[in-house]
Amino acid sequence: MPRTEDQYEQIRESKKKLIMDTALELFANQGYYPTSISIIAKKAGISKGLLYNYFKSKEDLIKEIINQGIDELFETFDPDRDGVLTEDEFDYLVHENFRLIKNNIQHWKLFFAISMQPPVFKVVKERIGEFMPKYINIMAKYYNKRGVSNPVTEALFFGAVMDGVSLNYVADPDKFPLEEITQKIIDVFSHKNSQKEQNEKNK
Amino acid sequence: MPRTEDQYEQIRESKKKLIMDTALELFANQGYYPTSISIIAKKAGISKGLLYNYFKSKEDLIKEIINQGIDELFETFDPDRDGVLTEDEFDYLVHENFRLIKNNIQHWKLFFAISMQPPVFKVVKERIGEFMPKYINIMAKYYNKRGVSNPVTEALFFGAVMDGVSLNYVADPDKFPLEEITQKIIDVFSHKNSQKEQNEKNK
Amino acid sequence: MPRTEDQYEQIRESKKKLIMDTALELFANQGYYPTSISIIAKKAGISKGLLYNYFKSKEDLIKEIINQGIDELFETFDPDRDGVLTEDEFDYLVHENFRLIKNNIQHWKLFFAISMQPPVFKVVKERIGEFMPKYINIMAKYYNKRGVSNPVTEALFFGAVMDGVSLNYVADPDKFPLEEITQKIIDVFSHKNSQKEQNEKNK
Amino acid sequence: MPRTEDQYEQIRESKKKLIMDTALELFANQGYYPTSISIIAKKAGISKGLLYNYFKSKEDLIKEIINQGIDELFETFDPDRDGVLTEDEFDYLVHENFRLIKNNIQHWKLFFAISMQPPVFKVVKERIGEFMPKYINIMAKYYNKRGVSNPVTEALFFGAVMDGVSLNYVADPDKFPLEEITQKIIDVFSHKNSQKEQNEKNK
DNA sequence: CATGAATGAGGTTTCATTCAT
DNA sequence: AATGAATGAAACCTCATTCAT
Repeated sequence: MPRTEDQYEQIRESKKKLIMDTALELFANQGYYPTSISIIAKKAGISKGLLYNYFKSKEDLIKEIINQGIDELFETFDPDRDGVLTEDEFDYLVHENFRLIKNNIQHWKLFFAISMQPPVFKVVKERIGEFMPKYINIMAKYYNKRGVSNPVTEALFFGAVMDGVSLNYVADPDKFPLEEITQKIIDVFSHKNSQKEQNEKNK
Repeated sequence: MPRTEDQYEQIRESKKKLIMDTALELFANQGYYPTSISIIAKKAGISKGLLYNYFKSKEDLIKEIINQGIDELFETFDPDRDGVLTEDEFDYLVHENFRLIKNNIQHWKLFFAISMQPPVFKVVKERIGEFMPKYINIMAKYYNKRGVSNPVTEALFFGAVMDGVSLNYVADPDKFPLEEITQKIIDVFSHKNSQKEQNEKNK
Repeated sequence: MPRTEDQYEQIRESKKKLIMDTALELFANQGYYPTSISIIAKKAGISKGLLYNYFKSKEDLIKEIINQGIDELFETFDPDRDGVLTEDEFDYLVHENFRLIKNNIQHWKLFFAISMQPPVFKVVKERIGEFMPKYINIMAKYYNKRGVSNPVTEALFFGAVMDGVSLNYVADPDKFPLEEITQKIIDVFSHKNSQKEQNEKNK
Repeated sequence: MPRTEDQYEQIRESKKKLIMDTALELFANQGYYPTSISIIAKKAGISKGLLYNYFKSKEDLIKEIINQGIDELFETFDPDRDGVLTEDEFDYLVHENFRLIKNNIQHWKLFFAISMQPPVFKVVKERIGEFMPKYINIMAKYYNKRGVSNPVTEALFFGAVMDGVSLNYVADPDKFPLEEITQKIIDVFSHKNSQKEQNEKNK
């Protein structure tokens, strides 16, 4: 008697996760190209052939890993999905972003290490391309409300700063003062005072 | 009539540059691993054998390219080498940094793409390790003078922001408003007003 | 209520036919080697494992398919199995051979496409080897009776012509004038006149 | 000092021939798919890598071999290229065709074995498509002159017979009486008598 | 200094077949 | 009878590097 469909599904699910986790760790430590399918299979305790039962190519494997990471990252943004960012949500966004990275430094270190390599970068760029319009729309609205000149530019600036800080933290977590810099980012980029002035003018 | 030794040296030098420039362009566009020595040699119009006359391995070639880039970058900092950064020099530093990247986008694309990769990472980390103490010293002194609390943190923040902005610009040069953001960086990180207040208090 | 053994047998039989028909179509369109067991199973709507329940290997599968085709073809020859070929039977043989092909061009096109590939050819050659003595015996007797010199050679010639015409028809059925050429074959190879002369001499 | 271009050209020429000859022999005996690049390289006494220096894929290799064979075959037809086939030239054509096949049985074994197979079929069909109009034109003219009814049909018939005989000879060269059948073909298809009758009627 | 034919180790991928369920 | 996950051998192919010339 064959297994039930549910059993097969479960096997596939867990084995796929095993392969992706193993590959992520190796890709991050050694890089994408220097990590061979053989090594991944060996470390995951499976045969090379089986890996191709789950991913149709090495590139497909890295793409799935990357997309998974990007999905997680994007979810921190606009958590209640109402298209409007409040000041509290801005604070949350910044803190949550770094909390995510801090809680799984190894994961993000690895993620940063590979996301700029050619076969991966293409995927990353595509996904970011999808995400950007929504991001810019919400952020620009936020800055516009607070009287910031060039709100789109400010949104892009803020995004770049988040990238740079994440990158530096991940590159050397022990020496980088993430908490203090988180606060500095909020001071500089939340524009809370601007909003107050704006409100008072409206009275 | 045989060439003088000087002429030979000159030929060697220019051929080496040709190889490095060709390789840089290919590495930047296709990545390090996907670019073969064959392709580099063909594009440079020389034989594979000759390339090995100038670089002892593919890894050696990329290391020289990376080091060249790092040298250039570090030179923008503290140009008169007096250990003190003036506000004009701060402005120059920011502008010059981005001018450099803008003038040679490919180099920096490559740099970002591979700087976290195993064969290159060691070199990059070493070079940055050399540079950091001097950088932190000068920047902290600069912020200290202008009454910034946590001047070291501010220096690290500034560094991270420069990284993030450079990265975002290089990733999509056409859509990233580098000029405006350069100005925003100077507004936020030069702390010119603080200095004025400082000076007046000193009177 | 359990099925009777007969019903089981019937199910087995029809499933086997399903597999063979599916495989034949795929083998013919894509070739033997490029067609994987996986694809055959998927197209037949069964599992790979089940296929091995019916055929002990891929080679076994193709051999059964080929043998089936050969059986059908050989049956056109000497239909009343009396070991003697009359002129009417000769006509029937030629017409029936082409009718068979014409009625199922796809099938024969596919069949021709694979029968010359090494793993298949071995089987074909074997079967033809079995068939040839009987064929030669009957044909040679036929030509001998009609006073043809070298009756064995004539039999081989006739066989080769049937092959060539079948092949050409199947390769491009729309442009090949099968009816007219069938008539030409009978004109050339039935040696009816010879027989008449022979008969008249016998009087 | 490097070799001269001529020397390189010569090396390439002879090595390419070596590879093609070796591959042809193996392909013909074992089939295309069952013959591995490794085996070809080993038999040719070179490395696998070098083979890919001359042919960009296994498919490229077989295509070049096939095209070479087709070129050779087509050259036997209408040797003086005056567009008219004399009876002597007809005799020559038949004899030369079989002489060619006899002298290089392996090539033709391979040719028949794979010409209907996916990777090769497209090439073969294209090449035959180029050749057919010219062939039909000349042959039909030949038969027309000799008063054969349906000269185009006769031309196609003759072509099919040549195919069938070639195929049967190649399939089992030891047992197939090629010489005698060659004579029979000429007897049946040259229509020499018809011409005579034709000429006499013209008087 | 300069060439490119040649190597060989190692990469990715495929697939017939097995087997626990 | 039926499933499809799992295997492993072997296929095709790439490419940094060497070396005779």
